[in-house]
Amino acid sequence: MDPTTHNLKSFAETIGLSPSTVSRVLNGHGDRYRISKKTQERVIKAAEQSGIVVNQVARGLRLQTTFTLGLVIPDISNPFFASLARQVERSARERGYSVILADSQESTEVEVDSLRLMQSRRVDGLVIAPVGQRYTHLEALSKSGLPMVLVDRVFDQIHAPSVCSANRQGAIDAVTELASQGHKRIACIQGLPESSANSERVAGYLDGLKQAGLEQPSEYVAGDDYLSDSGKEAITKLMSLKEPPTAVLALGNMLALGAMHALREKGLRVPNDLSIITFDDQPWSDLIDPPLTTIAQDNEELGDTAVELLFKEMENTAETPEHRTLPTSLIRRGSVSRI
Amino acid sequence: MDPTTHNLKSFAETIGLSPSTVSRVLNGHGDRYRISKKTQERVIKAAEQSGIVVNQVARGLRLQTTFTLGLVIPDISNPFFASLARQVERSARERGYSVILADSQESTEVEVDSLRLMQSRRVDGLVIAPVGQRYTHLEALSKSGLPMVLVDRVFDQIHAPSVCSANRQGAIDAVTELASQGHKRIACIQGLPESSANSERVAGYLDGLKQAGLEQPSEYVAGDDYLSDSGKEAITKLMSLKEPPTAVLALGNMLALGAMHALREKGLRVPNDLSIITFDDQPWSDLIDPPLTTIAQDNEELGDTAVELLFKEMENTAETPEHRTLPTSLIRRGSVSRI
DNA sequence: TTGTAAGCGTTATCAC
DNA sequence: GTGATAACGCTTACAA
Repeated sequence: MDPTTHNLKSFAETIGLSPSTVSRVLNGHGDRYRISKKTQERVIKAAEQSGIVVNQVARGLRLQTTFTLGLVIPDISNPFFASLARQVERSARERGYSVILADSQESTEVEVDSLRLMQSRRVDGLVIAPVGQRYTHLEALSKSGLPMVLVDRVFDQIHAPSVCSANRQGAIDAVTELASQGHKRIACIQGLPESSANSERVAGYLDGLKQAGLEQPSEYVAGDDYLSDSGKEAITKLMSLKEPPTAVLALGNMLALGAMHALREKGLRVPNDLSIITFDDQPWSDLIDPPLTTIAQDNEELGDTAVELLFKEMENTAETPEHRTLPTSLIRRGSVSRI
Repeated sequence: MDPTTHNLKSFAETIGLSPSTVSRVLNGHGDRYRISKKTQERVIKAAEQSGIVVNQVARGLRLQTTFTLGLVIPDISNPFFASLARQVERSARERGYSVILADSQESTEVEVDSLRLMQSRRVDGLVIAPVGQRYTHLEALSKSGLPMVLVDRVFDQIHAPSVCSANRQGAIDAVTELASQGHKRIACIQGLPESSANSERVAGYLDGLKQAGLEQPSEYVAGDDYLSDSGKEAITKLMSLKEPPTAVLALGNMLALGAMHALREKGLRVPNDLSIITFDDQPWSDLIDPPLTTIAQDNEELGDTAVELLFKEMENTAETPEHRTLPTSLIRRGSVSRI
């Protein structure tokens, strides 16, 4: 516990060896340098007893490698990003890496700041779920040679690997499901119009309608962001149309919740008066009333894949960036009725 | 963008100054060292143009201070810890600190590992929400002199500052509310029996009953952990008693959700057939059916306070540790009926 | 007002 | 098989 013992040099002294030898053993290079088994054992045992904790910042300086990943996300209190973070931390840890967390608070300015910070901390790689409105800073960053991977909100313009869900196909599946239950008037409550995930979903919604041979009045797309209030407003607007929809696709779970809340206030029931399918499955999705039919993203796989692609990038900078798309799945529960 | 420009020395060379001068200016020590205004401006401007990012790991080694905090929590995908993390990151950032995140996955072993990791990374301080079953490692850690603060799950045995909610009083408030609505048979669905937060809440539940002059059969406390399945099982057990409760206090929101789900399957309605109050308010608490009456913790304040206490500890190691308790608040919504 | 040089704790290279 | 030494990039006491 004596802090002076907490460095290689003094520890090596107390056991009568040179720092080099101790370093080699502790890093598993004992055999490569042909250190005797006896010495190796002695070092290992003494290290455990003394509780020495080698200084990773000195190590990082010397090795020019910090074994640290940067994680930049718009809002850690959003369950989607929280489970992403959990998975990223977990797979990073499995590979011996730590993660520095930055919450950009849905602000591009903070994002820019955070990225600069990550650079100054000399992270070995970066997992970024961009705010999604500007991307020139990301372009510059990718050119700087620091390995990075984009998650969820993706920009084609950026030369970096990326992972996201099959947002377009997911929306198609939702609309198809609704149509197969006899719905003809299907509306859509969207999230942040600028973000790539949202645009893909809206595109899929339109595709789905077309495939089902349905028409879509332009007022059938409502909403401006991912917050529940936006869902309330949108549904209110939709239900007051002369031809109100019989089904709605919500592009985020808070939107669905907000919509359901507003419907209840009007005395309308889900799914009897209106059917709902929403993007993003949550632990509480099947616990509420009615249990929600959802388009689930594979959050865990998203995090895993991000780290996997990042490590590929870190090992081998030459390759052309890989863009991976993860399938979504339709989970049928109780919020859709047959018409 | 040339990486060789990305260090003080070479940058200083290109602008024809010594590293020392540049360092002093960049760290705001320009005036103290009486560097001419002209030189200072020149350095600042050139730094911005070149996009130089000073190496914080070298800086950390030299200064023996990394401007980094460690955050260790049991499960980042739990919304309670997620908002804690968000707030910790935010206040740390405001003070110029970064945070390294570790998710202990509700495992004491992983927690021990993570703490060792944090030490090796030479964090300046530690915010820990312990798993809560063992604490000897925390005791040792606090003796090592590394500043730390405990959040949510607290141990009296540990000589470190701490913050948590007034769990006991919160439970009393809940029971009092229920009793004031005429309920006499009030049960409790608990979480992890070992953890301090849970014990406090159970104690408060008993206090509340006593204050209301109510008796409590021992079968009225059910449940083993914070997961929704546990809530289902517990409510099933409770409702099959010869004298089933008319109201229930759930000690976590997943427990309440699980319970409500099971009730619905049995054809029982909340709050008509059973009233529910639950700990932890969530964004969706007032959006579901019925809107949940909750005992809310002030998650943001919890995070802020943790960082505040940690910085106090970092500045002034001598002081006796401060234990702070944050008030909870009862949010009345629709899950409690008058009897 | 600015520069020089030592040292923070490691590890790779070279020497023995 | 093991040890001495230089270097990673920065800051600060001391020198000029």
